Order: sequence, then C-alpha cells, then structure tokens
Amino acid sequence: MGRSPCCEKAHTNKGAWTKEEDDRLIAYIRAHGEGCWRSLPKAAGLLRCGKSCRLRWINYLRPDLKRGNFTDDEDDLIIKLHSLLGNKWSLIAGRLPGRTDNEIKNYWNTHIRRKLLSRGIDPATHRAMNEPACVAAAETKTISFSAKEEVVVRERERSPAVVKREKCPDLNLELRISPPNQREGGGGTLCFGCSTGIHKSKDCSCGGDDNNININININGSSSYSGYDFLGMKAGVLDYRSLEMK
DNA sequence: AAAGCTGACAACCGCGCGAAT
DNA sequence: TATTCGCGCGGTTGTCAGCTT
Repeated sequence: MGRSPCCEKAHTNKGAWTKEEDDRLIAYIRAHGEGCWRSLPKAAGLLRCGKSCRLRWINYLRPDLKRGNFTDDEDDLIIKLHSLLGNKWSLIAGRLPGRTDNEIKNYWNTHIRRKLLSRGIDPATHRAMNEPACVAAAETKTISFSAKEEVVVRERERSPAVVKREKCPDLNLELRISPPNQREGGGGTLCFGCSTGIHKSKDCSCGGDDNNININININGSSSYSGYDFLGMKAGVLDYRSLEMK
C-alpha cells in the first residue's frame, strides 16, 4: 500500500509562483506565523500544496535570507563542511546564515563541483582524482557520526576475495563536532543535535548548550593530534566560533 | 536571425523520521 | 506496540536566459 498523497493534487497549482501568491503567503505568515503547513494553503486562500508553501517561504520569501553571490569565504566554508558532512545540505545551511539548503545544494552542483573537478579533486570524496582507487579504498570507508558505529576499513594486504567488514582496533578516525567549551576528555558525550550544532534545548540531554561549535578530528586514538592537515583543515580543534547559529 | 546547447536555479517528488494517537 | 500524520530532507526535473554556431 502506498503512502497517501500529502495534498489534493487535483486542485492545486503547480509551477512558478505568482506575485499574488507570494503576497498572500507572506501576509498570512506575518499574521499567523509559521506552522501547520498542511492547513496553511486553505487558510491563506492558496491553491497550493502545503509542502510547496513551505518550500517557497523557506527558500525565497523569508525576510532573513541573504540574496546574491556567494563570497569566497562562503565557498571555502561550504567545501570544508561538505567534506565533513557530505550532502547534508540542511546542516551546511545551518552554518551559513541567510543561506538555504536548496540554494547551497544548487550552488554546489553548478559551481563548486566544477571548481573542484577543475582542480582535480573528486567532489564526492574530496580526494585527488589521480589517487588510485585502491589507496582510497584502503583507508577509511565511512566516518561515523556515532561513536557506537563501527569504522569500516579495508586492509590493503587482503585480496578482494577475503575483504570483509571488521572493527578496526588501531584506526580511530573519529569526527566530533562539539561546543568549544566542552572539556577535553571530560567524558561528556553529546547528543546528536549538539554534535551537529543543531541544538534543540527541548531534546537535549547532554547540556551542550553553547551556540558555537568546534570540529575535532581524532586520528589513531590521539585526541590532540595536531599535525595532520585534513582537507586543508588542521586536525585538532577547529573553532567555528565566528559562525552564528540558525 | 534562428536553432541548438549549456548553465543556473526554482520547484517538485518520494522517502525517512519523529510525534501523536 | 503499531499505525497514522505532518514535516523536513535530498535527489531530480523543468524552465528560462544567455551563449555559441
């Protein structure tokens, strides 16, 4: 059994939004605030799907949006965050005030991807494209966001026939994003919301309530290995103090 | 000037997740 | 515990403007 459609498609407009529709949506949200997107179109007198209204508001009508070209700093930040987070556009957008996930996603696909490719960097892996696949494969396959998840490695010496998933006892390539005031080795484990910088106080059980984050990369179990340059970011504590939270 | 191509970006679609029941 | 509902996310498609031939 399939999922029921989110709205009555037969009586909804599709395609580009008109000025009048925009005005209606803006007026309604100004008067009533965001929330309950499903019922909003009817209440606002719009022949649109709730999801469409939400998308339009979040991506184009919100008053706090920053329009215009991305700066070089934003470019660099997007590349670095993408190397850490992958295609988690909403998380990346959370670190770029005034930018939306859709905008960043489009910008990545049209500009940054090409920029990296022209530099010989694989935008998916952030590795040099002339690097032999077997070398890349021999190193970390996945970086887990959960300390409980295993790190999957493929040992260089093994023949393909005997390659298997196993927990690696020697390599601890841990990505940790934490508030800057978190004590080293303090034993505090952050909830996912705080780990990613998307802190929601009502969900939080870890006490990570600072609005800034650090990105901390541990290699081979060393918690303060500072000499390794990970994708241009010195491992250790990278302070994102200057970034505002959403 | 017209046709075809390409890039940019707005919008849609389907799925996963969490909250509510 | 299972089911339903709504929201949010990431991937994909559609459209249009600018460029090239």
